[in-house]
Amino acid sequence: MMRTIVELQQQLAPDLLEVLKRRYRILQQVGQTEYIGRRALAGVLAMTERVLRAETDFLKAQGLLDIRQSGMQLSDSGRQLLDQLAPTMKELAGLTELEERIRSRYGLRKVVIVSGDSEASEHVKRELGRAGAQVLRGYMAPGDVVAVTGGTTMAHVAGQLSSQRPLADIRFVPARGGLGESVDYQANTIVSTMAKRTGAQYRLLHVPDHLGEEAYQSLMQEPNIREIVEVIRSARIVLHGIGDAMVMARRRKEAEPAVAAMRSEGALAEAFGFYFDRSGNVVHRMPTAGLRLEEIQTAEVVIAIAGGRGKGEAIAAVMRFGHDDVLITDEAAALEMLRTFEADADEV
Amino acid sequence: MMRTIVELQQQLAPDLLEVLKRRYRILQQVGQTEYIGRRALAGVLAMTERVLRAETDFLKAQGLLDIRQSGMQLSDSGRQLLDQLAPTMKELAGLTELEERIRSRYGLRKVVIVSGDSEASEHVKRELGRAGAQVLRGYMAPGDVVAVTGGTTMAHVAGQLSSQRPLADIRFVPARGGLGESVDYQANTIVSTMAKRTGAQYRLLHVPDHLGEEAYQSLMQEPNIREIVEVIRSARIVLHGIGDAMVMARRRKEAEPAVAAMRSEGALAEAFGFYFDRSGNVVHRMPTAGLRLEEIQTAEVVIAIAGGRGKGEAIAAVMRFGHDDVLITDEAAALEMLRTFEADADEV
DNA sequence: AGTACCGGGACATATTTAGTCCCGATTATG
DNA sequence: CATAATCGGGACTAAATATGTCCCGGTACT
Repeated sequence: MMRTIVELQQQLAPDLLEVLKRRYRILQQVGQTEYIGRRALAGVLAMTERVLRAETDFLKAQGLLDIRQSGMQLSDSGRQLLDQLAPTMKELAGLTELEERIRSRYGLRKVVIVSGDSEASEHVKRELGRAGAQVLRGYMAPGDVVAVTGGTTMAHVAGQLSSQRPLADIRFVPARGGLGESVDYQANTIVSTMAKRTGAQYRLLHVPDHLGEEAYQSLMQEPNIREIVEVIRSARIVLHGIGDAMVMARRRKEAEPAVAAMRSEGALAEAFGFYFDRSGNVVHRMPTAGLRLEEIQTAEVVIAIAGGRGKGEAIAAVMRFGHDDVLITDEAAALEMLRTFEADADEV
Repeated sequence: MMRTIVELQQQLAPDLLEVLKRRYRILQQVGQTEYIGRRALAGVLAMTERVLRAETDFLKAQGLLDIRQSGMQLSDSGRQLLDQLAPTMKELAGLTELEERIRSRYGLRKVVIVSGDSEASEHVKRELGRAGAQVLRGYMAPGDVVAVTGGTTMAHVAGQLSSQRPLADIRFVPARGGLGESVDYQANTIVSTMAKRTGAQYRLLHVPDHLGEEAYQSLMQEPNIREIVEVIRSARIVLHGIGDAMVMARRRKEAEPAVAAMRSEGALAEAFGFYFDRSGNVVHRMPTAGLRLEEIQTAEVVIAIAGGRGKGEAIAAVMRFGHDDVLITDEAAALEMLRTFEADADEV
């Protein structure tokens, strides 16, 4: 498989691509306007004045921008560069467009798409994690409680999360108890990794995820359990993965009748312990000593992160549930989501 | 003319390419070694430990490098990336190789080559200026006197030179007096621009460059002239352009007999007021109230900067003169220099 | 057992970046 | 012709980041 130069560069210098993208956006925007001023431009591009200024100073030094007292404009070589750069940048801009389409169709606040297919490439999975970590960092504010689920994707987020200054007033908590999985991918483990990497606080929930009603009730009588559960339920930010319903059911060792019932009800996706059909209806739930639907609905920022072509449909299902604010996914899954959307539209 | 992606990127983000290059160099070096430690690697690559560490940490996070207690090694995907990147990087590495060839053949301390032909493209000219400014910054030390000649190339260097912190204890001086040229390209103008852009001191030499012996002698009796000339002659760093002999002679309005004499002597190149034949012998000089040959020979750092295919031969001639330490040029001129070198080798 | 080199921790300091406000000049507008 | 809005660029502080340097415990080879 031949990878494009952009993908190669994304591996060797992902943050540099962001710079490239930003400068390109500036050139593009300036190109669309006759004369535009720094502050006006900063407004359009949603940058602060100073950052934009650093870039325009640079672009001016490169001779790509003419800056005069009446505003700025592309120079001849700037316009020329913009044209020549277009095909290369389409790859990046293409994702931006894809992001916007997914965003508006599923009514989300924000969508971030990394290029590639995380099923096919370990590197894309890491990229997904990086993007997730970056988004999460952007939303965290002092005093926040961040509830996090498990999974390999989330483990990647944890691995890419960092902070120079310790965020001592942020608490990470698991959204749910433990699954019978490798310890590396359990919510508890991930929570502790995230907290360590950012210098934040964390609380763990040492309770099996899969509980009968009775056991659940009696556990909830325990004061120390209650306390941490209350913290969890106060989460302002929820960061969760999305799984395939049947795979998750098996992993959770759901009873066979329940699995059969779910299947017949069209269970397709799983997220934070709930099972969804393709329309985003909850078809199965389990008593949990963690986040309930209420908290998902009331949490201020619900961030979903999942990728891989095979997960496209599942992601679409959960997005239709309608309580997510932000989605971080990969190109393959995003394209699959669009296809799903269009197929459904045709049916109607 | 279709430009390659590397060239496009060089316009939009030249410094980012340096980062790319650096990371590639690291991968390459690590790939050539079985296991290598951080400090050893820093030595080989001439980087400080900390900078290298930042990069290796990054490359590790990208999964391109395996770091263990016994040292570091390329990971599988690192090796793969290195292979896939090779053709793209050849463009940059090609210049590095070219630099080394020029460097060793002309016995220089350092050679920097920017890609392209500054005769053909304004952008390459600017790049040349940027490279020159960068090199100069690298050599400047507190207390230095920097002597600078005129010319359009040098004007570009001045335009790209900058310093965040004022370099108040550095003095810029013109290497010679004024030529009858546009004021923008005169040494005096350039000196003042450089000083302003770096917060340095400067002294000007208000004396015509083209002087008869008598006038020269009487001017040198002037105490204030003498003083600045002494400063000029104490320069530790000399930054000069290189011109075509005949073009410069005409610009300097040399007397016709002198021009004819020079021509018959094979004058090919001009630099800091001296004319050189193709072997680097001085075939003509003029009394100057500026740098003399002695100072060129004793100055600690003599930096030549000139580009353009048509100047290749002239640059080669001045390099053979043998008192330059550093050459900054462009790809077109460098290739021409190599051709010149080989043609001469054949003759012998 | 000793030595040399390994990665990683730590930390003071230098440098860069970012946010913000001000200013005089210029242009559009009434 | 006057006035308001907008322009680029200067200035300055606070915050973030990069850098040089040394130390440490572990490991591998001698």
